[in-house]
Amino acid sequence: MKLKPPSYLMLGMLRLGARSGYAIKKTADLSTKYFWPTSLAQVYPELARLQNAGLVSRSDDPHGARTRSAYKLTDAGETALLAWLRSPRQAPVQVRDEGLLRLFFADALPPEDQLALIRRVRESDQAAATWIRTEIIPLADAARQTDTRFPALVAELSADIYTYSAEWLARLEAQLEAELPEPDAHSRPASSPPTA
Amino acid sequence: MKLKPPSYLMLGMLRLGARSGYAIKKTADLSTKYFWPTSLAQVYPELARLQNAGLVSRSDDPHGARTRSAYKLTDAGETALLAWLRSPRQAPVQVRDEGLLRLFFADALPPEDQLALIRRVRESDQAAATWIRTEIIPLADAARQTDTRFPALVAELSADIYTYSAEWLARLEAQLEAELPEPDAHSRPASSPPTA
DNA sequence: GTGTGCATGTAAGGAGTTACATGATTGC
DNA sequence: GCAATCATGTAACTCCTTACATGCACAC
Repeated sequence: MKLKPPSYLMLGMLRLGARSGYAIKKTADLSTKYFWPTSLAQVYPELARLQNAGLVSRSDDPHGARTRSAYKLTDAGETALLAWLRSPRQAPVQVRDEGLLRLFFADALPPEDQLALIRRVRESDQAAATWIRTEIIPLADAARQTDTRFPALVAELSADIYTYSAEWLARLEAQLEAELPEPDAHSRPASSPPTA
Repeated sequence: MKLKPPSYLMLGMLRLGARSGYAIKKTADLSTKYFWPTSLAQVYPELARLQNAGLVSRSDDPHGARTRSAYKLTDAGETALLAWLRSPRQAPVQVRDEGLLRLFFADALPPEDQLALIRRVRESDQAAATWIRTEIIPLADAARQTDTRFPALVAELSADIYTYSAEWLARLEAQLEAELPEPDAHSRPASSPPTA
């Protein structure tokens, strides 16, 4: 059986303590989502495949009358995970960012609209950084007590990258604003402080 | 007809001067690939769809005995492109990065292997930055003479982000190296300078 | 008692890639 | 002459998402 990154995501999440498919998805949405998104419709069939390959074992773990399965790594699963972590092969990084795509074509816009677009992209970068810092990093930091620091490190790297990008765009914004002719009384009130 | 980001990629590339489907793909591989990858098998059907919707016009443009089509934006196509550039709606950014995924689970590895992994991720970030600076930015800079500066700006932003990420990882590497116990005579010759 | 969250799955469809198929042109 | 590039397209497939279907547990 051929294992792909989503397979290792399952294995890795189980190793970090997730037990059910639902828990894997929930944890992924609060951690790996920013560099490897996952949907529930991927999780369940993938766990079945891994069980079939002997990399995870499944046992009943009912919660009251509600059925639930508890998965855990087998020795073979742990071995496969470690082998992947050590493997140098890498699928090429893939990014799909509609904001950057718009920015790429922004020459078609008049200067004010260019500025508005840059501002929107910058704001969404800032929002992503803030979200990671408030929602994800606190959770990841809690795990640091158990010899598990890389989730927090990766989250910090991601947040710092978004912040860096936002700052870069803020500088660009300032440069383009400086190129604009003085705004007239119609588009901005004359009472605005000229240095604001 | 519903237009998605790939549709606007086509429209935008035509506006920047690409004429054939092949040229769009070639240009995209030297520019938008890093934030919106495209394959030829997407380009041709999409151009047909856009022609059908009246957003691009197609004309024969044979090169010797070899058939070739020249596409250009119609007025409706230009309008659609501008409307999209101004539109605030944004598909969520999507990233799939196997290196970061590995890093996320790196706690499972012994310290030396953690360092090796960080080093690999850092090196691939550096390679991406270098590639953009040597292969993409010079081309984009050439276009700056024709009132087309955003392609170069976006390429610079991308390269700077990769460089920032590589530097961040280099600092992490240094920190983890400082935690390692002194390497013994087996793993490093005793004649190595102790401060190296 | 009701809404939110927990929990597991399937079906259908969309988006995008690889591989295939074909052939002309150009630079070495 | 031969390889790389230009050029257009299709078919099959993979991967992933959305929507559907179902039902229990818990907190308010």
